[in-house]
Amino acid sequence: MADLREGQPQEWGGIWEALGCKWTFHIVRCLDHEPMGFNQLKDTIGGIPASTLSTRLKELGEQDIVSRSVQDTTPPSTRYELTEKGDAVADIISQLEEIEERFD
Amino acid sequence: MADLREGQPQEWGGIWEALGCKWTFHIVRCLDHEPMGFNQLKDTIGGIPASTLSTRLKELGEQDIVSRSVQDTTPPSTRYELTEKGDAVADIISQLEEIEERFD
DNA sequence: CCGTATCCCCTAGGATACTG
DNA sequence: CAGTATCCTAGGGGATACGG
Repeated sequence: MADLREGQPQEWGGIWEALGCKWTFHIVRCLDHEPMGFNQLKDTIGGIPASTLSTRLKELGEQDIVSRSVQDTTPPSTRYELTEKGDAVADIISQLEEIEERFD
Repeated sequence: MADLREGQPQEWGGIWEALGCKWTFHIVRCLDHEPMGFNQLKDTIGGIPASTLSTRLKELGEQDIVSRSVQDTTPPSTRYELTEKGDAVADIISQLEEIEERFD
């Protein structure tokens, strides 16, 4: 691989940058169990500031890993859930955790 | 902060923190092709400062993802290569890249 | 209930320079 | 060839406070 810049389209950014952020994999793991709203997500994860959650969620949305839909119910609520791509990412996160256990 | 489910004490740190760093996956990818020395790695990746490479390599060593061995040759050289665990991680990185291509 | 707006602090990233 | 030592700064993490 003489040329990393040309042959490899894989640049820093995208999934990589998102996954590296401190809370990201917690978010994906939570949503892997079931879709949920903002505060529910916040409480389930525990310890994450709302501002940070907001930012991460936006990033994950841009990466098409998480989708956001507003329910017109009473009370009105928002629902975040994994996209098809998000499911694939969640699967990989699981594999990574298996690795840590296996070599523990 | 209620626990979402028992049996998954995955905390921030470890593999996660390491993989999130900007150059880490480049390093793993390079070593996945073949073991190599410090400067060779530096040149192959391109753009990474020696100080940063040094830091990343140390972290990857602590995570048992990369091993370091000194060859008593002339000139003396160092060789970095993936451990068994490192191979597993490299495999996952490939899968992540496949995902990005698939949903591109 | 669902967020965004600020502000502060801290540290990883990077350039540069220097040793074994 | 194989690194370590410094110094600098940009931006992410987090608390707090406030709007839809």
